[in-house]
Formats: sequence, structure tokens, C-alpha cells
Amino acid sequence: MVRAPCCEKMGLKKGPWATEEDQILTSYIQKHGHGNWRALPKQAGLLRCGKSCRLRWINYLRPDIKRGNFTIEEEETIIKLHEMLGNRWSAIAAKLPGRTDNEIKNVWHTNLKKRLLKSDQSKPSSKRATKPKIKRSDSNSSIITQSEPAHLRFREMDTTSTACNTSSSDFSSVTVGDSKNIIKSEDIESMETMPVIDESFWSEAAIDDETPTMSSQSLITISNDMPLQYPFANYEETFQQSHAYDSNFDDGMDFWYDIFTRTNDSIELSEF
DNA sequence: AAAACTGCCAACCGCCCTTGG
DNA sequence: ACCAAGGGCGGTTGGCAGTTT
Repeated sequence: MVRAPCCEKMGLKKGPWATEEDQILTSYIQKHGHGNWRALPKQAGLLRCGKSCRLRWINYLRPDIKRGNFTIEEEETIIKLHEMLGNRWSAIAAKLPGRTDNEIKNVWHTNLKKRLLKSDQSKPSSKRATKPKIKRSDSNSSIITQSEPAHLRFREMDTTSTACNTSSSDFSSVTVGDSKNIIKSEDIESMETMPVIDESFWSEAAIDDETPTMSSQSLITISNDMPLQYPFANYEETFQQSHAYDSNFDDGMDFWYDIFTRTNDSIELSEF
């Protein structure tokens, strides 16, 4: 099916929004809600396509939009989440209240990416994957392993930062220890939701020149009542952390890696 | 002072996914 | 099961503002 371009209809305005248009859109949505975006501009009396209205509302007019520069904590969260999620801007935005995917994407491309590149160049020995990957093996494997030294990237982070805003109430947590190569499954509702990575992954990952190999395998347990903590203070001291993933990883679980947390001697990964 | 360059960001585009008939 | 419509997402771009030459 080939969809006609959204603004194909003649007479629809494009480009920057005027103040009056903003006012019309805002007051209409406040009164009636957005309902059907395609129908909205007509009902509101705007010469815009619904898609444009939706974007304008979501990225700019929404009352809960946070204005102003990103804080250090927000930037660190973006960097960390991007390392885990890749270019899933909406998923990253979901963890930063008041920030939009578009804004985060812009900040990444114009600021954070360069910063990371700089930081990497200053560490000639560090090799970082250009695109984070997570691979899941066949469902029979029970070993979950982690590699890729995230600490390489966060060595310079301010580890005194306070907690992030993310609510942990509906997360389940994954604890990553570092010894026995066993999954404790008693707390896992369904093992089908667990990402499982087998040994072959590491050899595959090693094919990618830029993907560091694994130095140790990890014990992963899951529980539902662990607190979400942030940031990830000094965890590189004890744990060679990695996460390589690809889009297939989302299947059936929509991603359980959220934020890494260090608690005493373990690392937690939290689901969202 | 002005032209050239660079960076930033709002907005657009096109594809994919979901939903409902 | 199929199709169409709507919504959502990520990539890209155009234009403006700031900086450099």
C-alpha cells in the first residue's frame, strides 16, 4: 500500500508555525482534546495537515514540555540509554519527563555524539561499537552474558549526580552478578521474556572489529522489588559491562534493559 | 562590514505498526 | 485474512543565528 503524502492536498500550509496557529491549536486541544489528528485541523480551522498539528503539539505546545538546556544528569541519562537502546529516541524520551524524542535526537546529533567521539579519541586503546547491538540466541540457551565495556564511555561522568526522575514502580529488575553463569528463574514470570544470549553470540560479536569481547560471564537474576538507582557509580571497577543488541531483541519483550544500577557488588538492569 | 562557514533545531518525509471494519 | 486509515517513529532537511575569516 502506498500512502499519499500527508500534505498532498493543496492549500495546506507548511513550514514554521505562527503564534496564531499555535494559539488555535492549543485552545482547540485544551477544549476538545486531539481525538482524530487528521480531522483536527479542519475542525479547529487550521490550514495544516493533521500530522503537522500532532507534531507541533507533541514537540512544542504540550503543557508538560520542559524548556531550556539539558542538565548534566539528563545528558548522562541520554548517553547511557542510547548506549543500551540505540536510536530509539521515543524510548529514551519516555525516560526523560518533559523531553521529546525530537529534542533528544537533536541533542544527541549536535552535542552528545561529538562529545563521545572526542572522549573516545582521547582514549586510543578503547574500542567502542558504533552501533550498540544485543543479540539473542535460540530460546534453549539459558546463559545470559554481558560484555562491551560501558565504563569506557562513562569514565568521565559525574558519579555524584542525584537520582534520575524515572519511576521504577512498574519495573522488574535484573540483577547481574559475575560468577556462576546461571539464571535464577524463580522470580521470572515468563522465561520467554528473557533475552537469552548464547556463546555463539560472542564469537559473532567478535567479528565486528569494534565490538569488544567478553571477559567474564555473568549471573543474572530477576526480582520485582529492587529500587531503580542512578547513576552508575564506578561500576567499571568490578564489572566489565557490555550490551550488544539488535532490533530483533525487542521481539516479545520490548526491551528489558533500562538503566544500569550498581548496588554493592551487583549490577541491576531494570525493565521497562 | 560583509561574506562564508558552522551549528542548531523545528518541521517534514516516508516507512512501519496497530487497529478496526 | 485482507485492506485502509491513523498514529508513531526515526532519518533528514531547510532556514535561522552565531561565529569566523
